[in-house]
Amino acid sequence: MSDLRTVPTLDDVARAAGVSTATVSRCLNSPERVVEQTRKRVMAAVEALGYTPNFGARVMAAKRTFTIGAIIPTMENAIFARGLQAFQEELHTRGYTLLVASSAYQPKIEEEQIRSLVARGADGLLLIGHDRDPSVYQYLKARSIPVLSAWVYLPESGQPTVGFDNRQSMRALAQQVIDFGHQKIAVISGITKGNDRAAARLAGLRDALAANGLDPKTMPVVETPYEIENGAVAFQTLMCAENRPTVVMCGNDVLAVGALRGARDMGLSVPEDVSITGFDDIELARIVTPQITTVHVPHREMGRKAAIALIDMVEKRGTGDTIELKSTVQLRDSLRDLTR
Amino acid sequence: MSDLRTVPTLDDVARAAGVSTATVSRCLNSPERVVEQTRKRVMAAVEALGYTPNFGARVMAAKRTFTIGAIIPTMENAIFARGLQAFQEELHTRGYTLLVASSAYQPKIEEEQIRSLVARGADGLLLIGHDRDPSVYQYLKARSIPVLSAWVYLPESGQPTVGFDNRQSMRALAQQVIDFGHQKIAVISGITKGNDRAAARLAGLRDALAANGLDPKTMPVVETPYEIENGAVAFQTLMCAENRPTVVMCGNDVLAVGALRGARDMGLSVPEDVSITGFDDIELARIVTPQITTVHVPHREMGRKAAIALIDMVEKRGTGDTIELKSTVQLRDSLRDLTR
DNA sequence: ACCTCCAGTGTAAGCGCTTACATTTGAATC
DNA sequence: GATTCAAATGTAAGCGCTTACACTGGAGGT
Repeated sequence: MSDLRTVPTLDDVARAAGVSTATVSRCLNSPERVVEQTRKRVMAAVEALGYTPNFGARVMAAKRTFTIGAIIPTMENAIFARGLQAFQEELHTRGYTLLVASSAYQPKIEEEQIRSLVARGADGLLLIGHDRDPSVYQYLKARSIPVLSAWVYLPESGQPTVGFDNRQSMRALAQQVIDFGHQKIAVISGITKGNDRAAARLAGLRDALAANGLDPKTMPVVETPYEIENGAVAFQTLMCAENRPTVVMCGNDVLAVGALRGARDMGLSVPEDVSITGFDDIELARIVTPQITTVHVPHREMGRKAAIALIDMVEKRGTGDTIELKSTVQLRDSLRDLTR
Repeated sequence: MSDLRTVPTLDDVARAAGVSTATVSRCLNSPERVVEQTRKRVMAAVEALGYTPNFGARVMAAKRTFTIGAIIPTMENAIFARGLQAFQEELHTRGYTLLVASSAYQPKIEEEQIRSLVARGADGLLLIGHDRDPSVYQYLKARSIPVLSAWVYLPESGQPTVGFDNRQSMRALAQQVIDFGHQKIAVISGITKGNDRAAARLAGLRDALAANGLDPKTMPVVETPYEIENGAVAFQTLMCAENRPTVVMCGNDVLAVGALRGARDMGLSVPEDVSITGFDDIELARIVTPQITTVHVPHREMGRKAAIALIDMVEKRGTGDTIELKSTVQLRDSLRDLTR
């Protein structure tokens, strides 16, 4: 029958085991420094009282929290889920805990979340992308909190990043599309403001056009938040314009799936009437009919490597590497080869 | 030029503003108790120093953290995403922060996460389902941490739950299936052990069969983790048995989408050759072709109500309501009406 | 027998904050 | 001008933990 009114503290355990608080603390944090017999006694008391260390107190007294914070733009679609899961798994095997918050793609909320996680003692932070107010990085630097930007590869930024080159990747896909004989390309992009991934992908698209003697300026572009519904709407907008495109390239798979639905709603068949491409290669891309041509991104590997790199930074084993992952064009049914 | 080597504390702010630490604290926590002029001076100092309260210290000194913890089985698929997003939004408008952890459907990890969140001072906890070791509830009770179980409605459990009746919901869907003339029903269920939602859904299925003079014992069932790939495999297993079912009912939409893919791979068309049903009505169900007949669950509403109920428990020390939400059968193309 | 040394343990000083209680201030009242 | 009293602010005691440092006793060296 334990006391229901109060939570046991280190003191209680110490008293119950007949040792000092220091010994109890050592049993918990560096067991090898306590002789077996004592340790057993202490552990028994811990067990008997159902003691759990108070995290706040621990953070205050020590410095480390073995907590990593991650802030992702959204939990609602699967873009970040897989990578984050891998990130979490790797952290877990290394004894760290992951705290996740989502910013709903809003810089203000993201800053709030950053402060919140830092205040909670996060040893390090994983952020998505790199495009944010410099004051954020200053703030983090002043507190010497290591930050790693993922989902992007920006060696020139001077900050550690783990990811792939969004611009090059999209350019490669666009090159493939052009090689297939497409000249009239329309684009459904994510909101580029405050989202360097979306911006880079759009830039890559323009690169490809320019490199092939096409005028990027004439390319129709709709920017819209990453949501299926928006993809459908944007698609219809683009297809209703004069001079219909032969292919609609989307900033990510979610938009592409939306475009696909837009096509279905308009009674257009893909890829016979119009081709559609995506980006990310989330599960969705292989589930829909037709399956979507997209850029495959090694999400799990990115998550794992991000975890390793960030822990290295936290534990001072490195200043933070910049790691590039390779993406690959994933050809599937939604893209038609017009040359055949 | 600020000192990069040390993080400003309440003391620093107090000194900079020429007041005591108590006044600074009051400015931050109950501004109305400080006269305007002083408050301005303090806030200016806070701004100038870039001060952020140390969360650990705050937790220790006060009791409240305005943090709610949630542990979900997985982040990898969308089942919980929407509800959780709504949960988070509602918390945010009420001044609470959400900390999310995932348990990978493993009770051991879930317990670990619970302890971790409690140690971090979570004022309340949201858990998915209700089926877990009693010691967990004891632990939480001993610390008077309110817990709310969501995604289930269990008035008889004596614990607050916010959700729908999984058993009844599935039974209703099965009734519809039977009314459409299906007699040979096969099932792809989630792992029922340690997952009361999956178990209840399966039970609801059996209820419906029994109520219609069908023998639940002869119903083929495959249990498999909630993943698309598994759905495909399970589907093929079921369809290769003798006495093919006319309908494969799945424990959730993810499995149903997998089954759909399984059918495609086998060259079967849905619903002509075989019908498929899901559960949850996540976005996925409407994206695939054919769209999946499923049970619609008001995820966002559930999330919102869960937030409100949990905060009530935290603030009012009330015992917590049990709230039932209504699910509805959502007929779509993947289910064939054999009577016509 | 004496000294060293060290593994094992205890003592106690904070970590940065909130808040009960004490003190000061100044406007209002007599 | 003296008195009263509420509002504004200050003082200081913890919250539960880690860890530098102090202490103890026994093994090993001389």
